[in-house]
Amino acid sequence: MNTHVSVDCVVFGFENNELYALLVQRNSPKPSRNDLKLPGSLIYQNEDADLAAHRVLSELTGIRKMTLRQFKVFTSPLRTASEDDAKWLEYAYNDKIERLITIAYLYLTKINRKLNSVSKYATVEWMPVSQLPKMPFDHNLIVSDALEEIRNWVEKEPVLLFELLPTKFTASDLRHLYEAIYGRSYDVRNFHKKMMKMDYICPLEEKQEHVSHRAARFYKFDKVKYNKRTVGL
Amino acid sequence: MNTHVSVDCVVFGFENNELYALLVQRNSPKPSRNDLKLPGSLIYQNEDADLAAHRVLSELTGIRKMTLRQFKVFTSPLRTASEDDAKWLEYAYNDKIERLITIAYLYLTKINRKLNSVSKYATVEWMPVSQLPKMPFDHNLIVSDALEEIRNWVEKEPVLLFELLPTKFTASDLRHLYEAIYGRSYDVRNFHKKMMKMDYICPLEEKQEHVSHRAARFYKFDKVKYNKRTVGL
DNA sequence: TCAAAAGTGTTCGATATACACCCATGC
DNA sequence: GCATGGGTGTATATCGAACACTTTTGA
Repeated sequence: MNTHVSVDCVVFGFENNELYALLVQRNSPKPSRNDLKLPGSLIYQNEDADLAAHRVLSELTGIRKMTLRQFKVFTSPLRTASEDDAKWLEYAYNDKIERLITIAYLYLTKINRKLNSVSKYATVEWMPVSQLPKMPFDHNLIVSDALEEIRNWVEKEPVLLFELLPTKFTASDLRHLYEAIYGRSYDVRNFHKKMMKMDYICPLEEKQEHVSHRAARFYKFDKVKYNKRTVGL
Repeated sequence: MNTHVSVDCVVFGFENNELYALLVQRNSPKPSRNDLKLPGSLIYQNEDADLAAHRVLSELTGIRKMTLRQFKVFTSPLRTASEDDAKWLEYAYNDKIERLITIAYLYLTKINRKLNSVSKYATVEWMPVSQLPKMPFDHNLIVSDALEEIRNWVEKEPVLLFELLPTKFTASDLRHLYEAIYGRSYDVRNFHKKMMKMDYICPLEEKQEHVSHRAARFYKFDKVKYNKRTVGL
């Protein structure tokens, strides 16, 4: 059997109190706005899946060192059943692909980090996860599963939250990020207390400017203090 | 490239206050005790990985309905690099397998449930996870990762703990199970309180007999009460 | 002076931890 | 009667949840 293995990467960013996913437009004989999908690639002969996912994202973003998480494999024989998708596979890989399983990866990054200017894709864009288009294969399902996985991941490694926020952020930025990830709201006062217990979040003197309300204090994430914290076990 | 995809199943049981893994002996031209490995199989053409894992375990145990968890994919190009392993693959599948990636599954079951009398394996045996032999491919690594995964799984679905215990069990059985899974010890009194808060654990009138110390009470797991419990969110 | 968001403390219940002694049984 | 493991309660610290008003700023 002619089985192929790919990686697909769900990249989340955070802006306007909302999570965004990074989508690319697949090249195709007749490109259309309906061709947005997750960035991905077949795995090369001598690389493992982690490396393939790194390669895909390095090409896209220029970033070399990044923390990725493999979170699920999608193996349904029907996932390439749609005629459009089968045709596109044949076009893109110039090969008859009977069966394609994919290993899904999760990556969190600042949304305004600049992306590589050249890439193999016609378009690269951030879309709010609440308004994703219908995507090829099972990519919509992959994003849903990623949204569940993100909670497991940040619970183990809260540093990841700060990959999503700008270097300087306010308490309400962080709170809204928690709210987006956990799909619930947090009481402002209780959230402040919770935040103050994370002593790797350092208040700055700097505050917002030109806002039409009381200016919020900025905070920064202190990696050194974070690494020194004793992980509760 | 000729990539093959398999599933490998880590089956844990619990006995003598210790976790055991179910290993099979691979058939080979010259069988030896060193051929113990995880039960597994290539994925068939029209099945997805979940189904393949079910198939492997049904053949082995006769069980039809079971809860499995896909937990990680192993894709290193070097995982089949050992000469022995490469030879065995060729022998077992009668085909040249250049590259083999495997999807690992986790399953928890009672250790004394009787297994299918016929299977494709010469030997099927439970081994304490603390004394596993060196296994082919990366199967030792897969078991280690499974031991981490088990905690994530039972935290979401504590019912799984009772898949590992006999129908009637004592408080200290359950405590030792927690200790084996979490690799720490629990204070006896505090553990009792914790256990009493799980109201789906029901005390029975029955007690141990013929033990040379005070007889322990038996408890049973009540599935109905378990399903009724409101999951804290 | 108004609108809009920032910032701040106390109380309560639930949960986890620490800790020591008597009980039942078989030998 | 003694060795072995079973069974039990209290006190303390920590954590999360509920809850309302004042402050700052630009428009």
